[in-house]
Amino acid sequence: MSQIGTLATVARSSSGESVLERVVRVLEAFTPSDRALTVGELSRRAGLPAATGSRMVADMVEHGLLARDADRRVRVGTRLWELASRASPTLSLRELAMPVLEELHGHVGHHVQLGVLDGEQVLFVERLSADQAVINYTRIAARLPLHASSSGEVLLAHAPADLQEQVLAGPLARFTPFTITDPAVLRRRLADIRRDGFVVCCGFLHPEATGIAVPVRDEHRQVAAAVSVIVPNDERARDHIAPLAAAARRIEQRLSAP
Amino acid sequence: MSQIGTLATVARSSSGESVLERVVRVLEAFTPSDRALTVGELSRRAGLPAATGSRMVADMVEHGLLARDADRRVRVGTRLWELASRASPTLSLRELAMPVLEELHGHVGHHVQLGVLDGEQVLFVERLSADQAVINYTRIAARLPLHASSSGEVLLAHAPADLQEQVLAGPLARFTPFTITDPAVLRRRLADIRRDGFVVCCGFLHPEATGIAVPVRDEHRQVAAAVSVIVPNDERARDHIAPLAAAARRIEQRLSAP
DNA sequence: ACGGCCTGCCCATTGAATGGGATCGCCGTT
DNA sequence: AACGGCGATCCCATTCAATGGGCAGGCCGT
Repeated sequence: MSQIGTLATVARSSSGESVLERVVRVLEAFTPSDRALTVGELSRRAGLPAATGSRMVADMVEHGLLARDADRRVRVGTRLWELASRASPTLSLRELAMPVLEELHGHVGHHVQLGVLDGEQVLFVERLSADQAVINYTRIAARLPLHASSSGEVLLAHAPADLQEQVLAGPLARFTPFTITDPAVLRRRLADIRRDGFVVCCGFLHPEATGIAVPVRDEHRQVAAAVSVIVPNDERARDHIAPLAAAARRIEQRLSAP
Repeated sequence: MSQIGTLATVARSSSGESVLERVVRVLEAFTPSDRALTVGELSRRAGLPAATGSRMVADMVEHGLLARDADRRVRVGTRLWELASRASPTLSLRELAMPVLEELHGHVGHHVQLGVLDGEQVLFVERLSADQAVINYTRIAARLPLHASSSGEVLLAHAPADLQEQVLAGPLARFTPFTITDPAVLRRRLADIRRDGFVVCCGFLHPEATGIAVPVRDEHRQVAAAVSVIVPNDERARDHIAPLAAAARRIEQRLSAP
């Protein structure tokens, strides 16, 4: 009697997950260091059966969300970026801010970043880097925690009260000996930021880097983004506050203009 | 006898379309001029029944692909951009090229663009604009036809043979009296580009704008992108070729370096 | 108060998506 | 050359997630 392959009807079909969930998981499987993946590796990372992964990749390639390399490996497609960028309010903010950021960058000669609040993190939408400057630990489309980055603190200071409480309540991860992990201290800093209109974060994320950030307000005076500069610790942070504030004001003008 | 609502079992469920198709159509419904849409309008544009549209929007919002405005209208979410940008090979090219583009931009003082080949069009991944310069008719994430833009001609000249034939065969849309619509002329220009390493397009898209473009090659000497400058017609185009070529070479160095 | 419009929920219905297994092709090793 | 391992795709019976009319509640301008 043939036993193998006849062991009752095994559970087939259905996954208990929406297609969207899986599409997002597939996209999340790619990272800056793993930009090209085989279908197998991709399926593994996304937690999908090989057959399902294969089919999903084929579909996503057909719709331009993924692209196949010459060596059959898979990458994220440019069409996805196009769809995401074309009508994104955040990206149009970026585009408006660009000329100002360029000028600021030419002036200060260090990393210049534009970040927005997304969930419980800062998401950097633009970054003009200075080759010779302090270590690079952010990229475009990278995220940083709100309590340990200058942009993050600025955005948190002007965020809805419930988000502030949530962050203050949750554990505050430590990155260096200087990272602020005491909620009470953070709360005081946030009040200071609202009063002063800027913040200086010395070695919170990386012991040798200082971040300085100011808020950018939209036409309704709501804080929509933060501009920041990353400088080595030995540089006088105070000198950069005025140019930063001036840049923020120029971006605000361009936001209101058209 | 109640007639209404009893007229036999109406066809329900199923659409004959994959979820992905619809997700893409929803995203396509947004344009730079319509960045926020009501659920109703969105459903209409994407060709979806109201109920289905409502549910899809809810799902997509939950996964961060869309975001809801304060006034209940819908926008594209930043998370989508993040997923698209984080691991995109094209975007990392952009990031590498940025410092060079910045410098070039400061030097020439006109629109500077970085475009890649995508399907049968150029897709612009970066654009540094000059406020006072000629009319803006491209944006980031915008597309232009291959035969009528300087970047397009450069990319087409180095594209696979079958794509070249396809474009040469298809109708060549006319935008100005100067647009090249004769396949034979275009074919000759492509050969010239391969020989010269640059192209000048005078008034092909807009009667008063001239585009100048050069190719950027990756580590395998394959053309991966095109850098272009847009100048007013009365400016001497020739003067910009050398700086452009120099910029392209510097980008190529940075592509091969790490 | 009324009509138009937008929105989201309900729920019977069903076809699109599923995943185990078989197949095919490509390596490097025996 | 034959083998074994691996990765990718195909096949197809199975089934549940997605579907879309209908309906009700909310909002606005008239």
